[in-house]
Amino acid sequence: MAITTGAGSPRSASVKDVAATAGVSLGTVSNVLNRPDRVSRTTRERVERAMADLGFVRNESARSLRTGSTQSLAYVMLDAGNPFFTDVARGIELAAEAAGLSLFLCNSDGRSAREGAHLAHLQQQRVQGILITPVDPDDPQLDQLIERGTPVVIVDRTRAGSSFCSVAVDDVLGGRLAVEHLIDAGHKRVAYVGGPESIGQVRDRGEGARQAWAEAGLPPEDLVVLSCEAPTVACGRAAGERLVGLPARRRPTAAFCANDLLALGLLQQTISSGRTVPGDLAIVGYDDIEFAAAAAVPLTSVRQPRHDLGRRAAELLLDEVGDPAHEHEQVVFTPELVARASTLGRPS
Amino acid sequence: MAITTGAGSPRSASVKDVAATAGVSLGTVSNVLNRPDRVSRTTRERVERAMADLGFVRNESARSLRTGSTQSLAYVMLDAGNPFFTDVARGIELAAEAAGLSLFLCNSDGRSAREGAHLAHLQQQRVQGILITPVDPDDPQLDQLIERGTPVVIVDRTRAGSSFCSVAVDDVLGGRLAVEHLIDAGHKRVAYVGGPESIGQVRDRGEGARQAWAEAGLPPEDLVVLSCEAPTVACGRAAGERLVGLPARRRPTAAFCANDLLALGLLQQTISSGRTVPGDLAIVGYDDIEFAAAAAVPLTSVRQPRHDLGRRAAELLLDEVGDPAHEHEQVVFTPELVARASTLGRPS
DNA sequence: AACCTCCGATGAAACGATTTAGACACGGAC
DNA sequence: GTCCGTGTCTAAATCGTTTCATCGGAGGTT
Repeated sequence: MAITTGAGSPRSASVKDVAATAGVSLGTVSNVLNRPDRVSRTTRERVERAMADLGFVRNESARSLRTGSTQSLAYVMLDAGNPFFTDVARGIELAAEAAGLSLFLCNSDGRSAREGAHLAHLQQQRVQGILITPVDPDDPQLDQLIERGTPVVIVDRTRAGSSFCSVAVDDVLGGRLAVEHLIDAGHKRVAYVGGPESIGQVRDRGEGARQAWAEAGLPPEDLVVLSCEAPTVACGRAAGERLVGLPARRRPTAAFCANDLLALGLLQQTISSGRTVPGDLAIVGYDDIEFAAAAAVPLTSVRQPRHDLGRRAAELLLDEVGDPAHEHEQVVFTPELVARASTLGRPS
Repeated sequence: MAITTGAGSPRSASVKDVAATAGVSLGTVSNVLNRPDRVSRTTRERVERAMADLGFVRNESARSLRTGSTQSLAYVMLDAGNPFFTDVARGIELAAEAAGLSLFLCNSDGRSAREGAHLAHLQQQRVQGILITPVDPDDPQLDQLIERGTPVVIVDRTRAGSSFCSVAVDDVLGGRLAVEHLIDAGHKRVAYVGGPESIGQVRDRGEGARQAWAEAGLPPEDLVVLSCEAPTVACGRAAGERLVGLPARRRPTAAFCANDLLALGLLQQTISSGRTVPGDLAIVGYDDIEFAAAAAVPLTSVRQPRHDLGRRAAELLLDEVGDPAHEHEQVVFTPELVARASTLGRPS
């Protein structure tokens, strides 16, 4: 039952109310909350009874004002609609839960302005630390957070200087793996379907593709680059249409997409326009999200250790928060190609 | 630049530090922050200069302790890995952003314990209000939140009593639409692939399916119910294997799945085992997530207005927060069947 | 009986912002 | 010269919790 002040609206009970009801002092109530072993059993039970009767809910603002720190972490995601990032978030969540901290998820949706607003708000909230897959890892706002005392770990990107911890996957290698796989399968003309060059992941994967292509001694003009405005399913479909529009002798026989969303869009457009995969077009995606394996033509994709990525990032953050002798670390995981029917099968 | 205390570590600057640096009083700094028009231009600029020099970051804990309210909402999601819920979240986000509030996303992952921990923490944080897709809408913890003054809006579920606002979609109707569509196409034996009965959405959609089946005068035993332990892609695949295991004369010619994750799993299993969709098995999903249309055999699905669901829920919450004369409202949206190739096409 | 020790409980002082009542200076009007 | 209003700024109280120095009493030791 909530306390009512005069004829007014219910106001939540404070430690003071609890103390008065239980007939003890403020400090004792606080001890029951924070160091129960220092309070005798009878007093403790009396206080706990009072808390239950009054419906006492600890005020986290007051607590963190006094102690100077909160019990929460935050992960600022690049795109909450992409299952890859929600999987990373789940890895982070597990680590945070194990450490007894709660995790707030924020979605920047690829927009700098939203990202900035989230960061400012999190900083004001005094979260213990921030994990972020940034729109731009060189954004000075990130340095500013560090300077002002909020630890930051960069997820799925790296950064030249080393004033941050970061956890990433070798995207250049991932790009190479994908294209080498296609070259091995005998393809002589391949498309790279990327998003905007402003996205680091897209740049690196494309770079890896070019390296593999060059090392195989194939002519650069036979690696056709298609840029989309965003790495989404809809853009993948659009890319498929552009591919069909090419003259047959210039048309690639395989495509490597910068992520699985693009690949799934391309796959759908290809099949619904009457062509076959991989017969008319082999397709490699990136991220190996659950829907990749579940597609009707299961998608060959470059797998990243999504959970480990998140878990490791959270561990680094927790270490930075807890250990004064913390040293920044740049973890790079190795991606792995998962070959499935979209490049392997020989359709009837 | 952060203030350094003696030889110690940097501590973030407070209004007091800003006041001292600018040579004004505490109250003036606060006025610059909250009522800039009450401060003369020269003083204001001096204070702003000091804030920038010191790297002042307002302490939200102190602010909300004093004012008694925060600037945030929260949405507790049932499954962050299901694109349906991230789409709902996006709708909420837009409304929150428009109201100048920030939104925290929490993931209960279908587990009551996690949900409870999140709710307790949010209550302690004194968020303005909570949107939730609950594991169990009758959980007494939800009533307790209301009693203690935190407004709650239930999303994608309804509840018998009306002490809450809620925004839902008519799941019984959705189930009917799906099964009527299959009956119209001439199917005489249909499977309902649901998750555990503990999930309300699963129950309601199944109920709608049964109603439509009964009204068509078809024998109840020809509506085969398959229960999965969770509504996921993996379970959809497993359901597909169970379907194949049935004797041919009892095997359904169509399946209605409680959500698109199940449907995509079932679709994949069906095709990879050499059968065709919809030739050997027609499939209807539910939610119409983006991957449904993007599947290689585009999925017929029951569409819910995901964005509107989120947006409307947020609006109800904001009204409840802002308007003392607020009346609880139970909004029910109408679902819509989107017919695609998985039930329509006639494969070669 | 005097002394020491511990255990439990107390009360006051923070934490950093907001808010409110009032101080002060400066003109202008009578 | 007094009075008033206006525009700025100040000082102090306050939000709910934690923490720390302190205090009283029970029990044991000499």
